[in-house]
Amino acid sequence: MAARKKNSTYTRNEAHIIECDLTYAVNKINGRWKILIISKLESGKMRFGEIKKEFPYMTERMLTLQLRAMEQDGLVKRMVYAEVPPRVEYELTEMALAFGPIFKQLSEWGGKYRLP
Amino acid sequence: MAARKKNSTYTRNEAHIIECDLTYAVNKINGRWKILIISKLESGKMRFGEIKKEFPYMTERMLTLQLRAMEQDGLVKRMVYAEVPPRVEYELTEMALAFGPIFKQLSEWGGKYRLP
DNA sequence: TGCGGTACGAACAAACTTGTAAGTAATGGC
DNA sequence: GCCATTACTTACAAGTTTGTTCGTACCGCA
Repeated sequence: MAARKKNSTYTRNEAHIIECDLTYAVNKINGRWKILIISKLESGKMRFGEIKKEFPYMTERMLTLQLRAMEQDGLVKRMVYAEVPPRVEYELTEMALAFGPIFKQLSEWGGKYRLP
Repeated sequence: MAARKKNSTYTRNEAHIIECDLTYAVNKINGRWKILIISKLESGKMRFGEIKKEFPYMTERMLTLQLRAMEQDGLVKRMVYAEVPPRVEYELTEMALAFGPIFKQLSEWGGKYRLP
């Protein structure tokens, strides 16, 4: 998400991991924020600023980076309107929407097994 | 998984994230290897060395760290037998087994949406 | 006495992710 | 002309995760 990988074992291991369907999927939504962003966008398209307001503790930079990575990965569609001040809207793709039921189950897991 | 958290925003944000059931769950299985370890252990208890053989590209150190963290998190039971040479077996807890169906769905997601 | 087997532990280093702080562009309103 | 607004960008600096290498303990066996 920063300057992109280099060489050596770290990257080689990542390659192994991406060969597995399971870890491939998880790899798409790794990082601290992507999952949260997806769950916010599940209810429909949102502007950059709207998403930002949902996460007061996330920096703008992080949001930008995550959204860019998600766009690259085909998880969100980015729509730029030629207005001033600028307006940009983000919307989940089908691929990202397909995570919906999975996230629901993960949420249930969390509710059930979280410690007091 | 290394020296444990410090202070400041990074940690503070993690706290926010753990408040959410969804990200709490994901946080339990983050990192590069935990998910793979869980899926291997789904078929029953294994010795340290057996698990190791399943992942020729993972270092012993990583395996140790992950298993330790998972034990702390209540995902695996660790059983040490007082023998020489030592024998240690790992087994999933109910909590970890509950990830089974979720992993299956994630796997299906990966199979369906992975790029050529 | 030296060696092999198992499951680690410790010190150090490289790579990646996340956060901080500031600045940019264009335009309409004052 | 000057300012506010929005969605970023850039340079830099923390902080965390992963990987490398070596070393330990214990017992039986040659």
